[in-house]
Amino acid sequence: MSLEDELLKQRLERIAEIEALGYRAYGSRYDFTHTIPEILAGYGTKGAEELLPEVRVRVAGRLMTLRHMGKAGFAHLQQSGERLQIYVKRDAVGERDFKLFKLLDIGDIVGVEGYLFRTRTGELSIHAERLEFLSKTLLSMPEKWHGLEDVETRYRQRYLDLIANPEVRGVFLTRARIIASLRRQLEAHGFVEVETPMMQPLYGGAAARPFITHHNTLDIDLYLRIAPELYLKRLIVGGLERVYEINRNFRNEGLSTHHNPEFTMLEFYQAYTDYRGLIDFSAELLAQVAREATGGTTVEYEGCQLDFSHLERYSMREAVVHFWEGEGRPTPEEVADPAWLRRHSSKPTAGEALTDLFERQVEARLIQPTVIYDYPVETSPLSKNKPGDPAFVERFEIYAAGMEIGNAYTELNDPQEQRRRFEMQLGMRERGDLEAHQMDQDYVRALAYGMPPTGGEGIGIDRLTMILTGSRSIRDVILFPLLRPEGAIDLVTQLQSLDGK
RNA sequence: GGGCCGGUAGCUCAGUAGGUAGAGCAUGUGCCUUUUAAGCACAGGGUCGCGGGUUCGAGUCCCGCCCGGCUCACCA
Repeated sequence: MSLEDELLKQRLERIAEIEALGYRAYGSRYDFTHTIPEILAGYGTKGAEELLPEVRVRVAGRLMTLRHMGKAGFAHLQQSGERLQIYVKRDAVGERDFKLFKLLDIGDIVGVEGYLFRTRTGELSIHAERLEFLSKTLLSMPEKWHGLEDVETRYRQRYLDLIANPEVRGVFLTRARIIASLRRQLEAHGFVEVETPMMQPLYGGAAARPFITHHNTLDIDLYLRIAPELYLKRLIVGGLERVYEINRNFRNEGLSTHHNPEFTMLEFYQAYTDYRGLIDFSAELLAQVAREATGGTTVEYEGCQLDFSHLERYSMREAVVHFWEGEGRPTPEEVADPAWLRRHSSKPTAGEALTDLFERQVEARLIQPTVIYDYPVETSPLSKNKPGDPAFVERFEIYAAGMEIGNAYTELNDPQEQRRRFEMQLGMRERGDLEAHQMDQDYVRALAYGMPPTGGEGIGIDRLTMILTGSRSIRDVILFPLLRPEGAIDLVTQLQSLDGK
C-alpha cells in the first residue's frame, strides 16, 4: 500500500476513534473569547506574574506542531497566520480529552479552553483544561520549517500555500489594503463606484484580443471586456461626473510574470479636468496608497528603493533623450524630427517610431515612479489632441520598477474626430491588426450628445500590488492565477475506494 | 512559439562513474507530566513526471511528450 493510501486509511480510522470518544469529527460552532492574534497582542509581553489572576481564554485554530511527552504534550495552534502554544496535561484536561489529544494530527482544527501562563522557557501558552474537536485533516501538512516551496503546488493549491507560508497571507492583506485605500481616496474626492458590463457585444477601450462567449437565449456572441472605458465615459455623458470601477479585465494574450489573462484594473473618470489635473491627483493617490499599504512612501523592490512621495515627470521625447544609454544618444531636435525617428525604427510612422524607441530605450529604466506624458496620436485613438501639436495627444503613463502601472489621458470628446479615429482603426483591422479598435457606434452617438471635457485614468492593481509587496511575479499577487488544468487527482479515487469501509 | 533550468517518499532535498534508491521532517509502535527543529528505540512508506530507445543492466545516456519556473519574442 502506498504511503498516501495508508495515511488516508489511518486518518479515517482515527475519525472513528474520535467519534467513539463522543466528539464529532467535523465539529460545529465554537465560541471563542479571543483570536490568537488578539492574545499575542494583549498578553505577548506580559510576565508570568502579570498573568495572575488567571486569564481564562477559549481559542480555536489549526494544529501546526505536536510534541507528545507521555502523559502531557505541547502543540502550536495557528490562526490568521500567527501561532500560540498550548500545554495539554492529562491531570488538567481529564482522561477523555487527553485521549483525544493523543489522536490529534498536525493540521487538525481544535478548540482549547484554559488559562494563560508562561512555560519554563518563557513562552506564552495556554494551560489547557478542555479540548474540543472541530475538523479533521486527512492529508499531511507540508514540512514544518521549509513550508511549501514548490511553486506549482503553491499556485494550484493556494489554500495550502496560505496555511504553510504565512507571508503569503501578508501579500494578500496588503493587496486588500491597496484597494481599500484607493476606494477611500476616490470616495473622499466625490467619485462614485459603478459596475459596467463584463460581457460586451463590442469590445473596446484598449488594444487587445478578447475572450469570446455566447448567450443562448439571445443567441449572440459576447466578449469579455478588455476595458470598461467606453461605458464609463457614457456615464460621464449622463452626468455622473466622477465615476470609478475596480474590477477584472480579460485579455486573451500570453502569460508572463507581468501578465495574467484576467487582471484587476481601477479606472476613474473626472469631468472638467484634463491630464495635467490627473498627474497631480495620481501623485497624491499613489503616495497615500503606499503609506496605507506599507506604512511609508519608500518601498524596496528588487534591491531598489522606490520613492512614492512624488512622481518624476518627462515628456516621451524628453525621456528618450534623458534615459538613452550607450551610443547614438539623440538631441532634443532629433527626437522631434520625423525623418530622424523613422531612420531609427522599422515602424512606418514617426509617432510609432518614437513609441518604439521609448519602449526599447527607456521603459525598463523607469525604476522610480515616473510619469511619461505627451504620446503620439497614432497609438492613442481615444485621447484628445494637444492643441497646437496635432501629432501628439494629452496622454501620460505611470511607470515604476520598469513596469507600466497606469495610463491616463484627456478624453477625446469630439464625436466627429472620434468617428474618424475609429475609421482609422478599422483600416488597421482590415490590414490584419487583430487588436485594432472596433467602431462603437453608440459611443459616437453618446459623444454626440456632448461629453464635458474629461480626464480618465487606469491603474493596474496587480502590478501596483507587486511593487508594494516586493513580488517578482504577478502570480504572487493573484490568489488563483491561470495555469493549465491538472489531471485527475488521486485523492478522489482513493476516497471512493475507502468509502464505507 | 524559441532558449535555458527543473519534476526522485506526503513535504524539503541528496543520488557520485549506468550496477537492485537515500537523508531530515512527516507517518506507525513503545518510553517520556514545562517541550519547542523536544528526545530515545524500532518500523512502514517510491509506477524516480509519462512513453519509447540504447544496454546484460537506466533515476542516471538518447528521442518524443506532459507539467512548471526563468528568459526572449508577443502583449502599443
